[in-house]
Amino acid sequence: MQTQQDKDVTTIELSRRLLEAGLRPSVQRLAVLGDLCHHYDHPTVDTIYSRLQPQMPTLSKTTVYNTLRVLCDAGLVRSLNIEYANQRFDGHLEPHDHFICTCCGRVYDLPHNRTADLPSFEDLGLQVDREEISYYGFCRECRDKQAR
Amino acid sequence: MQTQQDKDVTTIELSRRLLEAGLRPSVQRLAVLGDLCHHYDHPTVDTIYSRLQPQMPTLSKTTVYNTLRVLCDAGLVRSLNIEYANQRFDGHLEPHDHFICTCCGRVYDLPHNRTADLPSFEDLGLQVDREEISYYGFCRECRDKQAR
DNA sequence: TTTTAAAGTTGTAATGATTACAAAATAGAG
DNA sequence: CTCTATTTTGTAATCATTACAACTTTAAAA
Repeated sequence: MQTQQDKDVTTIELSRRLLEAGLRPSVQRLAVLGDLCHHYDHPTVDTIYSRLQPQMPTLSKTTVYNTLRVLCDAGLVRSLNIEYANQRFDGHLEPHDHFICTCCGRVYDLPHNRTADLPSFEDLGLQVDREEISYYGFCRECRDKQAR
Repeated sequence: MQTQQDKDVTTIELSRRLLEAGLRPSVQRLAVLGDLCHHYDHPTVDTIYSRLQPQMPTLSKTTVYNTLRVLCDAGLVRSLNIEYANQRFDGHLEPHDHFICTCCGRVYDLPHNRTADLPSFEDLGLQVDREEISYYGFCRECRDKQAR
């Protein structure tokens, strides 16, 4: 999942993406979107805020919330629903699945696997826009820790 | 998904399930577990509380929270992570997937579809216990409403 | 370049879900 | 019946999120 492009994405490129989505590339939006593109840890609002705040002392947490909503609505970012955790965000849009460690809460990216034999949604009157696949279990670190 | 057994499950049977899980079959636990077995609406804590409270005037919302945690831990119930919504619960344990209407928030059950070509989790050091597949889109009612 | 209006940001206060905690009630073991 | 562990209850605290109104910035018009 982790592509060289995403990690090395420039401000120019981020700016282009925002403009293309009809959003003014403000310093704050560039910072939040940049943070999500440069990290692969599916951060919470708090994590993003904590990472950005030192460089932007006037940044408000409300802005982080607002910006994330705007970015989600624009499709530049997606939000994840993870059991027993607050909302998390992902700035990497190539289709991929997630593995969530139920022990430490870390989220790992996995290559996307389409489901076999999709149910006939149309028969049920359901229009599917998006499929989300998540796996839950223990990551290596947590297994090792438990073994001791 | 909706099986006759689940809908018609008796108190005796619920009691048996609780005991088997090592839990005392208290009135409250029977009520919460029963509510989840008798409904297919993936209710929130509030919904469960509102349905039970009239018949059990002394019921506390804290008890509903506590009981749901206990039931989840015991594997008698599962909790769902649904975007832009608070925690929801499902008392039907046969493997199945979910369709979430992004318009009205309703949750529909779908037959379970295993993913094709599972990634080699072992290579990644990940021990998978559970797979969760959710589809997001518009349900028929919301599509009809929008069409007008 | 100045003016102006819209867009964006900020901080504070409110909300709402969830949890902590301690007291009261209950149930099973002896 | 008594005792002790378990369960329930209500209140208060916490934590994430949203509402809102004031302030700032931006871009475009004059």
